[in-house]
Formats: sequence, structure tokens, C-alpha cells
Amino acid sequence: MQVKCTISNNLHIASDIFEILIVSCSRCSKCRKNCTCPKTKRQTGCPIAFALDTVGDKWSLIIIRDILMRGKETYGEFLAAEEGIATNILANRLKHLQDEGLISKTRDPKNQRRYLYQLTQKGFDLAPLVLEMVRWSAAYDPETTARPDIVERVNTDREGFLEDLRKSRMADED
Amino acid sequence: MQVKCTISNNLHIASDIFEILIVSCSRCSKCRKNCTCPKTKRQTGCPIAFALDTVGDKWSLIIIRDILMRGKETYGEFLAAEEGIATNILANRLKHLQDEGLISKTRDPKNQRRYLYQLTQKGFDLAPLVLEMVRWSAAYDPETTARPDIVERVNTDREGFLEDLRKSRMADED
DNA sequence: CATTTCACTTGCATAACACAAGTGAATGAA
DNA sequence: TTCATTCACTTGTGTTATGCAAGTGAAATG
Repeated sequence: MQVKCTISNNLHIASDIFEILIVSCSRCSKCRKNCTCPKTKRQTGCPIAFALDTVGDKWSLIIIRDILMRGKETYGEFLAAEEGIATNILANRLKHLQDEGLISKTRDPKNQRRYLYQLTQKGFDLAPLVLEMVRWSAAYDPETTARPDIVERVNTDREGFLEDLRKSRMADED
Repeated sequence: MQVKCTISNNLHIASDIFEILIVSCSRCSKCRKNCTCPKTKRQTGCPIAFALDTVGDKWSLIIIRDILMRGKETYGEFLAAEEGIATNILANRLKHLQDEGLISKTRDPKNQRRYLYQLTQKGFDLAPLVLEMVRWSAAYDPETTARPDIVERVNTDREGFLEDLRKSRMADED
């Protein structure tokens, strides 16, 4: 089975075992230029697969963590993350998160060469997922640096903590 | 900075920007043979990074979903997942999940050539994370096939639903 | 007006994943 | 008791995603 890339018009082979979605980007170098990654979606309708296809790569949730939990909002701040994301991957992932509607990108009114990346409602709604990660890792990682007071708050007053996060981090969308 | 692989004794270059953990497996083909993936861990202590390094690849949570939500427990059943996991990746991921202590592997008493893969407590404790994925995807994926009654139950009686899951899916560990 | 900052892009290398084919032990039917 | 089939994998090879270093152009700063 062959699928035509909507940008290059090149034909690509697609497996018929599981469907491959070509979203104006694909496998050839010509397409890759405009690619916003990931190139393939499983499209089974399964909610777990959907979430994994949207933010299940190695970096998307790290970026969302930086916005949500650490108040970061610029390219340079994300790049400085201790995990060491590569600059090309960061650019690609920011584009992807924008395409998925999880973050917004606006010029910083105070500095015209700087952009501000902020969570949309859809992006912020991943917060409960992030908090469950914190809870699980705090329980099972002996080397965890998760702050005990935060973990305690997550365990005892999740809704309140979420509300505090919402107030401080969510972009004004209107 | 160089790190010695504990299997091959080969030296590998490790970035000093972010630490790379070599766990009896690494970058050379000699090591790869014994590799259980992933080869690199970020080791920053961050709970989000820890969870991503443990189950943040493309397939681990799909397997856990199959055990947790669909009652699967054999290699063949996982292989038949509609998402179409490749057999080598499945074998690799099962080994990895075992190494991480998320699943157990036992011979099927009824069929000596069959193995049963079941969740440990640590693996089952990812259920809240999985349920948050269901909730988020059900809200944002227009094509979702998530059952409305399940989503409703997750939203209104999460603890009860988790308890039901626990009863039906968790391996007897003692 | 030269220098620095900032948000990227480009080219090339490596790691993760995909696909097809094959293997050996356990089982079941002839 | 042989032989085909099932089952859980392994192996080889190609493709996709990620990593790394270097470079670019526009906006700010001295």
C-alpha cells in the first residue's frame, strides 16, 4: 500500500497491518524539512495509544514539565534543562506540541526577538498525568529528588495543587 | 568521559552534560546482544524523567494496557495487539519490563511451552497513570473508541475502578 | 556600527524501531 | 513414534528518531 505525502507528493510505502497517517510530512528528506513529528500515528482509537502518540516521545513531557512545574517559557530555558535536549529536537518538539494544540507561541512584548511558549487548556489538562508520574516515581525511585512536600501535597490535596498550578501557569487564551 | 560496558568491557563515550548509565548493555553490537533497553537513562532524579525512562518508550505502556485493561498474559496475545508491535521489540520490551520489576514471568502450569506475564505491584501502580491517559484522550481525541461507561467510571469512581482492576489483574506475588 | 543574544536550521552520526525470515523446544494428531 | 504445528522467541537488514556540532539571520545592546 502506498501513501502520497501531502507536501512533496512523493509516494511512501505504508504497512497494511497498522495504518500510517501521513500528515504533511514523511519519510523522504524533502518532506522531513516540514515535518513536525511524529510521522506515524497508530490511529486505533485506543486512548492509551492516542496519548502515547501525542506526548509519548522522549521529550514532550519534559518540556511540559518545565512549563508546568518550573515556570519556564522560552526556548533558551528549555534548552538549558538538566536532561540536555538537543536544539534540533527541541525545535521539532515545540513545533509538534504547537501543532497538537498543547502549547501556544507568542512574541514576548518586552523583547521582540524572544518567543513565549505557554500551555493551552489542552496542554494544561495533562497535569494530572504528570502528577501521577511524580507520585509513582517518588514511590519507586530510590534516587528521586522529588520534593517530599510536593509529593505530600499531590497525595493529599491533588485538586488544590492543580488549581494552584492552573493559576500560575496557564496561558490566557482569549 | 569514557564508560566501560560491564559485559563487553568496551569503552564508550559518555556525554558529561547529562550522565549516561551503562547497565550491562551499551552501544556496541557485542553489548547489544544482551541489551534490555533503554540503553541510556537520564538519572537526574526528576520523577517525570524517571517515569519516562522506565515506561516512556513507544510500547511499554501498550503492553501494560493489554495486561491491565484487556486481561492478556501471553507473548502471542501481546503480539496480536492491533497496534502491531514487532516480535523483536516485544521480546526486548518484556525483558526490560521484567528487569524494571514491573512484570513477572512464569510458566503456564497448563502448558509447559507457554509463559504467563503478569503485573507486579510496581507495575500495577502505573494504573492511575494509565487511567489519566484514558481520561485525557477521551476528552481530546474525536476518534476515540474509549467506552463511555469506562470513562464515566474513571471520572466518578476512580478508586473503586482501580480496586476492581487490582482484583482481576494483579499477579500473586507470594 | 560592530558585537552579542536569541531562536532557530543544517549535516552528519548513532540509537531505536520495523520487517521478514528462521530456530528450537513442547505439543498434538496420524 | 513420527511429523506437522504451535509457541516464544532470535537474527539480519533496512528505516526512523534522536544526538551533536556547527552555522545562520534577525533583533537588541554597547
